Amino acid sequence: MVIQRPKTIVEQVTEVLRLRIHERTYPPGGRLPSEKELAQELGVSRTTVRTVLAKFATEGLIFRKQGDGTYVNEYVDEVETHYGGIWDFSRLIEANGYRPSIKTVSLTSRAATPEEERKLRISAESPVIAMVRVFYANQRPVIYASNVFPDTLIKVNVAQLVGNLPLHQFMQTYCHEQITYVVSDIEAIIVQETQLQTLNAPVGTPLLKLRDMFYNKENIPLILGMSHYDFTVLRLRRVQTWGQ
Amino acid sequence: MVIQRPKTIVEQVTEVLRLRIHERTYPPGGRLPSEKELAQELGVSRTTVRTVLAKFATEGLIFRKQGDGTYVNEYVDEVETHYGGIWDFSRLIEANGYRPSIKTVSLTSRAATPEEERKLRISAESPVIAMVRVFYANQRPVIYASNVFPDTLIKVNVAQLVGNLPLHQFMQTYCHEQITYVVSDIEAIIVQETQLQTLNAPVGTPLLKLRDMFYNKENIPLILGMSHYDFTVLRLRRVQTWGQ
DNA sequence: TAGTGGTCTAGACCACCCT
DNA sequence: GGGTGGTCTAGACCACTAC
Repeated sequence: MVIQRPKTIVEQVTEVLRLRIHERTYPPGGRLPSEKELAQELGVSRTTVRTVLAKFATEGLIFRKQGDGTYVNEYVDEVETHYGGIWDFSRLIEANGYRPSIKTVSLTSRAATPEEERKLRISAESPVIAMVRVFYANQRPVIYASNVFPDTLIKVNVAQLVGNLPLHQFMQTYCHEQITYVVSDIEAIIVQETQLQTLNAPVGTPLLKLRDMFYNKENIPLILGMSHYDFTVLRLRRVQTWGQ
Repeated sequence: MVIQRPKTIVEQVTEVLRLRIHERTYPPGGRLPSEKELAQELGVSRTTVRTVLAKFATEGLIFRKQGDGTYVNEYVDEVETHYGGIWDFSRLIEANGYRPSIKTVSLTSRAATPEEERKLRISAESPVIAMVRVFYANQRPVIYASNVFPDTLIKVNVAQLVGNLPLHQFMQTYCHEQITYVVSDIEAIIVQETQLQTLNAPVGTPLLKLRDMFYNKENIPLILGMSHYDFTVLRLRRVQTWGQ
């Protein structure tokens, strides 16, 4: 049971304009109609239009020139790779131009390790659900992902759990929890013999390693995540804007 | 000659509130005054206050609960590590709790390589300035950074260039250019013998590698960057918020 | 029910770019 | 001078939470 909210005006405008940019109605390097025109055409206030455009600007999707106009980034395709964030792996794989698929390696209940107890702020030896999955890009394994979360969050029968959902959807469906923010530490590792199987990468290959903490709106730690990431196939890209 | 603009109201409110959070006037986990109260106290509109709070919320600095209030993130210290972004290395080192220093290894003019020509969109064999620097955290080398940019950008005598400025300040001072966004690809490498000296890391150690493209407001590529990053000392952390 | 944050509007004024 | 984006305001109405 996923809660449905009616879409806000800002969300609707976001969708419309993102589509127009994506489908070249406003071509790369081209100019958008003025904020005033967009507001009139869509029947919303200029402020609402500006909210959406500001978001696009921080994504690097558009450029705004005072006294001139708003332009689509010439290199939209480059920038769009960044969509969905690095923790929604399916969307990331899609954004890189591949067809994503997920294989659930294991999904079991076990006692928490001391580190897990501390980071998830749960009591000693509480049961946790441990989920290990491998993400494929066009059949090729590219991400190994391990996620651990407190058993108490689960609102359904454990046997019903299926690992082929994106994490935020997984949490919504089975735990009625909404992931609102994620803190990720990025590291590098070298493939050891013991990990040989996971990504079909030869021993000695460097991989990216992400350590994630997922929180809900109340700042409660939901999930502890760890993943290995083959950057030779997927780009781990970060777009940052300066000033505002 | 750095252009000075008067600070906007939003910028001033941002400074005031960030300071109050940082200095525990509003303690971690504590509640901020309501938006209305803040607006009245600071003599600005509620909209302005909301602009600032929205920015803090995306940084994970605060939490906003509808019908309840706005709370400082209990783990502010964790989140503040993220400040300044991964491309302002001095600020990053500071945010990790170390004293930053910079050593300029070389700063020379030379012909561009084919890759540099393509990425910087300059004509064949145009001269470029190549700057190699090492960043230290409390005397310990932690980042090796190489930056290349077209010779034509430089507005001063090349002999005057000094490499101990943060990149955006460097570009402002010597090129009168403003970096507005950066696209970084994150990869992993293994220290080879030829790189042995740079970060005092033994051969075989995994390091993070960042490939950056810096752009100005007009979407002109300014700088091509490449850096090696010792994540055992500095955390490369990413905070991401979902929805809005 | 009172107070909070969430959404949206209409409009003022400014800085800037173009011609 | 006319049009564009940048900044800021005052206020309406809604959704939600705590009491």
